[in-house]
Amino acid sequence: MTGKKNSPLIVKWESQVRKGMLDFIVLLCLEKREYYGYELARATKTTAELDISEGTIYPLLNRLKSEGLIASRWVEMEAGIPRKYYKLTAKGRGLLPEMKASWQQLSVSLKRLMEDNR
Amino acid sequence: MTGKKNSPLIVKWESQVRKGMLDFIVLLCLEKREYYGYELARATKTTAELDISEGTIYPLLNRLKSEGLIASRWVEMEAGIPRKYYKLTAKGRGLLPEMKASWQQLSVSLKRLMEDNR
DNA sequence: CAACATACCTTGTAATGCAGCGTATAGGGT
DNA sequence: ACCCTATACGCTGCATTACAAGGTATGTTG
Repeated sequence: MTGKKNSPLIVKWESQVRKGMLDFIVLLCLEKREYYGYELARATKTTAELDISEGTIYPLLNRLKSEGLIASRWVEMEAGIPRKYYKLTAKGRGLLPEMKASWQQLSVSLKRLMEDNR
Repeated sequence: MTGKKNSPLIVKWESQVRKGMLDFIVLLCLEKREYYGYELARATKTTAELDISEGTIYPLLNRLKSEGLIASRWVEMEAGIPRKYYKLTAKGRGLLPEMKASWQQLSVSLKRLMEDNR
C-alpha cells in the first residue's frame, strides 16, 4: 500500500532494468547465507524495492544452478513441505567480485552523466 | 584494447543489465542538448563504459519517439548526409525525474546489500 | 573506381521478467 | 466433509530488448 501511483512507462522501464539485475541480487543474498526459493521471494518482497516474484525466482534459481553458480540441497522439515536450500558454489563466489566491479563502474558512469546535467 | 579478459558469463550478464538502462542513458544525454543517432553511438563509444552500438541505437530512438519521449527533425548539411536530430519532449523531460528517483532507490538498495556482506 | 567514413535503417537471434497457471502439504473455519 | 488460506515447489507463454550482421546512400580521398 504505497499509495504512490507510478506512470505505466516507469513500471515497464523498471521491469526491464531488473533483467540481469536479479541475478546479482540473488547472488548477493546467497553470499551471506543459505536461502530457499520461497524465502528469497518473501525476503525481497519485504525489502520492497527489490521485489522478486515466485514466477521469476524459480526459473532464475534453476538457471543459476545450471550455470554452476549455486548448488541446492533438499531439507526435510519436521512439519510441512520440504525446502530446497541454495548456496553459492566456488564459481559463484568467484564471479561476485567481477559483478560488483562491473556494477560499480556502471554506477559511477551514470552518476557522472546525471551530475553533468545539473 | 583493454587487455582485460572478462569471463563470458560477465559479458552476458552486462548485456542483460543494459536492458532498459540504455533508455535512461539516452534520455540523460538528450537532457543536455540535441544529438543525432550516429553521434550518440560514437559519444557512448568514447565514454566506453556506456557503449551503445548502432544496431541498438536506431531501434531504441524509434521506440522512444513512438512513446512520445523524444522528437526528431531532419537537418540538411551543407556537405554530407542529412542528420536526424533528436531532443526531449515535455513528456520525456517529465519522466526523467521519476527515472532518476527509481535509479537512486535501486542504487541505494544494492549498495546496502553489498555492504551487509562486507 | 576503389576504399573508407559518415549516416541512416532492418532482420534475426538469444535472453529474460513475469502473469498466470498447476501441484502438494498443513491448518483453520464453518 | 468442505472450502479457504498459507507454504513451497514448479512450468508455459508472451512481450520486451540488446546486438551482431547486413543493407542503403552520400561524400571524400587515393
